Amino acid sequence: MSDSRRRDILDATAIAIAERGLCETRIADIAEIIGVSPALVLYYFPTKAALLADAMIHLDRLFYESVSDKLEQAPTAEDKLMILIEESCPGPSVEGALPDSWALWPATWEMARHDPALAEARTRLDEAWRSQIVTIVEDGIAAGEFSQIDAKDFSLQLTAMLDGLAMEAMLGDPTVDAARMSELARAFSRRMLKGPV
Amino acid sequence: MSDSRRRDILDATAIAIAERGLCETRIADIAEIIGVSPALVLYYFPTKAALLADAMIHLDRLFYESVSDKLEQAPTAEDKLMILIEESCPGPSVEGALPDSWALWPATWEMARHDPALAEARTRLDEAWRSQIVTIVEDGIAAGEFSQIDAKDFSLQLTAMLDGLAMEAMLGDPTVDAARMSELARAFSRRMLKGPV
DNA sequence: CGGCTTCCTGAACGGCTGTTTAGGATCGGG
DNA sequence: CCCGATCCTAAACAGCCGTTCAGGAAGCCG
Repeated sequence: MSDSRRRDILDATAIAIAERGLCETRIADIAEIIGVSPALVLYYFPTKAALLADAMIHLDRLFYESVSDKLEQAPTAEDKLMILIEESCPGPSVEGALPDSWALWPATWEMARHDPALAEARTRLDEAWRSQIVTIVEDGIAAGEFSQIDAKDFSLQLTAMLDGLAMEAMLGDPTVDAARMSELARAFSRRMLKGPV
Repeated sequence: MSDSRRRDILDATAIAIAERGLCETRIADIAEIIGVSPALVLYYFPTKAALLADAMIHLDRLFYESVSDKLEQAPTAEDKLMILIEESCPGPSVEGALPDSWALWPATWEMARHDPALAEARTRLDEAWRSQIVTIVEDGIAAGEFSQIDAKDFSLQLTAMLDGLAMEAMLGDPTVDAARMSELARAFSRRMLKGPV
């Protein structure tokens, strides 16, 4: 079982879902993206549903790791938070490249409603994500950068807001693009972290 | 074209999607819920995709109208806002009954990515929803209940946060149930509306 | 070299499901 | 009563697509 080929398939699946949509993605589409036969896809994954679920988690993990790396290089808690927000905003979508992980979120949520394994994997990643925020905020409080708020509450509020804003930006809501999304999330953070307790 | 039968089908479609998921919902499932033949469903709707899209908008509109009614009966802006938040939290899901509109949101978002008409309908409803919030907040500011914040920004932040929290609650995230969701949204609103500008 | 494993494919299978069609029932109005 | 419109169904159609299977190429190891 070549591990790189396996990753190829996961990448291709993410691309296919992003471009064609969850329901319209066929195994043949995935195979075509990397130029192999449909049978090979089922050689690496037991079933289509399992592949789809794995691909979503795969893309999420890539995103999580990429952002985690960037966070380490930021000096202050505030810098880290700004990077985290900026990275959460959707960039321009490029045909054939790995999509923003946003593009797969509705599909992930929809599938997770009936796939307990996927739901649990998603929850685990989400918790890791939020705990990053908690750490940043608590460090910021300790350093005197932020006021003493409940970091856990804030992390839940911020991630929820980012999710919601990203959906609107993704769907082309004329009042919410990536810039506005970033602005709103930053304004929220400022208000929560800088104001009087 | 009996209008009530049409509504029956839309209701049944919403139920089917909520229970079986977007991709797994077949026309036969929808027909079975109301005890008619699959052919009849296609007598009222030109195609399956059109039916699915209509059903999502249908449920959204029901939700919007139901909440709008309840809002009218609340005296103060703060009361209205609390009702709006409370109604946004998912209730216990009942087999066979109309689902919370949350249950269809991931499906709606997923479909809207490739269905411009659905995307536009969704945006329109979302704007109506947010403009309700803007009105409430501006009334509250005028009445001296709230501090003078940007109502439009707040409406975007609050709806996004509610969307995001609802997703986590819906997926059974152990740290976010309906009660916690309500608490977090209320805490956010209090902080934004009651603090110093 | 010979055989085993790994990676891969073409082709067939099998079932499912959206959609169409032809026609039956029911009912209201002329 | 008769006719048309409305509402509805059974059955067939048509094509698709996930999955399986039998086997081939390519490399590796003894």
